[in-house]
Amino acid sequence: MAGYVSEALVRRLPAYYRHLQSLEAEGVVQISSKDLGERMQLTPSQIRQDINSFGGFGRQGYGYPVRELREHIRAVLGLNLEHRMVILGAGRIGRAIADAAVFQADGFVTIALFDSDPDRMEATAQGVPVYGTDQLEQLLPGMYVTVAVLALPADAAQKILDRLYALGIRAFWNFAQVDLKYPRDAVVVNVHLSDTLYTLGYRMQHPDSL
Amino acid sequence: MAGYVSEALVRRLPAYYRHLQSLEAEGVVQISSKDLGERMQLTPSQIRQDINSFGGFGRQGYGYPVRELREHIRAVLGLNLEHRMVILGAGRIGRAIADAAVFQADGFVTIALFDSDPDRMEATAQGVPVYGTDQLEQLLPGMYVTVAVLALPADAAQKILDRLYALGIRAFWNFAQVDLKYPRDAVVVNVHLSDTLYTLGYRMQHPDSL
DNA sequence: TAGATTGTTAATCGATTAACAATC
DNA sequence: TAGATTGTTAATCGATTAACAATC
Repeated sequence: MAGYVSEALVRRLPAYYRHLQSLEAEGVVQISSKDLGERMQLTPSQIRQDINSFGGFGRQGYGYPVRELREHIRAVLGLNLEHRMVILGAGRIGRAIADAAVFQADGFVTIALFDSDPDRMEATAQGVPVYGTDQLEQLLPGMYVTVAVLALPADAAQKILDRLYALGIRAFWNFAQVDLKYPRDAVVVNVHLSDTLYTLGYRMQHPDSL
Repeated sequence: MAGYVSEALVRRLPAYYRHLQSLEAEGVVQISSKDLGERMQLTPSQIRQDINSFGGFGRQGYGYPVRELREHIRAVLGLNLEHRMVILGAGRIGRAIADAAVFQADGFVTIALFDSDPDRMEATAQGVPVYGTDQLEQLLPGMYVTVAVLALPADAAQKILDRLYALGIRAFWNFAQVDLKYPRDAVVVNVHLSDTLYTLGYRMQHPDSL
C-alpha cells in the first residue's frame, strides 16, 4: 500500500533520517539498498519495502538519491514546521532541553519553562525565562505553543498534563517515569529513562538476546 | 516455550515492572489479566501469554500475586545486582544522571565522571568526582565498573566506546545521537532523544496513527 | 458447587525476508 | 547491450488475539 507508513516503519523513520543526514554530510549523493542496509543493520529487502512506501524514489540499477530522500523524510516527520514548546519543570533536564541547540535545529524551540519552586525562577543559561506554574493559565494562551515537555516528578505529571490539555496543548514529550492518561486526540511520546536502563540490565545478563 | 522471553516481551518488561511497583505501593496484592491489561493498555490475552512465559505465577480463578511477580521481573531485569557506572561527559546530562536517586535505587551507582574539558572538573552536586578523560586508562581498572554512560558529543562517542571496550567495559548506556559500532559481546542501549522528538513530530501530523 | 480466571492451543494478523521480473 | 538494482509478489516468520478446557 503506497503512501501507508506502517507502525514499524514509523519507529525506524528517525534512524533513516539520521543516517541519510550523515551520508549527505559525507558527500554521498546516491545509495543502494544494499549499502544503506549494511550501514543501518537492516536487510536490503526491508530498506526497499520501507522506501517504496514513500513512492518512487529509487532508480533501478542506481539506488536512491540521498538528499531527496532525506528531505522527504524530514517533511514526513514534520521537521520543516516550527514547533513552539514550553517545558514543565526547570530542573537540570528541563534546562538542558531548553538550551539544547540540536532540538532547535529540528524546529523545536523552547519559549519558556514553568516551575512551582520559587528558587528555580532564574532564566536558563541561554536566557529562556522561567515562570511560576501558577501563572500557566495566564501566560500560556499568549505563547502560541503546541508542544509541552513534562520534565517534572512522576506524581505531578498527570495533573499538569490535564491542565495543559485544558489550555489546548495536544502534544506532550514526557520525561516523567509514569504512563499518563490522555484523550484520544492528544499525542504523548515517552522518554522513560529508567526503562532503557532496565533493558540494559536485562541485556547484560542475556548478551546473546539480540 | 516457557522460560523463553521474546524480544517483544523484553521491550514490555520495564512497563510490567513499573506498573507492578505502583500496584504494590497502592496495596494491591493480586491482579487479574483483565485488570492489569486495562491498566497497561494490553489485552488480557497478551498479559497471560507474557506472564506465562515466566512459569506458573497465576492461580486460576484469582489472578496473579503482585509482589511475587514484581520481584521475579526485578530479578529477570538484573536489578538486584549492583551495577557500578562511570559517566563519560560531565555536562548537564552526565551530572543529572550521576546524582539521580532513581537510578541508584535500581542498583545503578555512579562511581565517577570523566570529561576532557578542564573547566568541568568540579564534583557533582551529590559529590561524585570528575576526572580528566586522559586518566581513563589509569583510573578505570581500580573502579570495578561494569557500565559506561556515554553523555558526550556524537563525534566523540565512538572513540571513547572503543577505549572503554579495550578496558573491559561491555555495557553502554548511550545518550549520544549516533549509532555506534561494537563487538558482539558488548551491549549498547541507546537513548536517542532527537529520535523520540521526531516521532512526536510525526504523530502530531498523524494523530490517528496509534 | 458455581464463578472466575488461568494456561494453552489454534487462528489471525502484521512485519520481515526471499525471489525474481522489470528497467534504468 | 550487460550489469546492477529497484519494485513488487509470494513465502516465511513472529507476535497478537481468540477461544475454551482445566482448575482454583
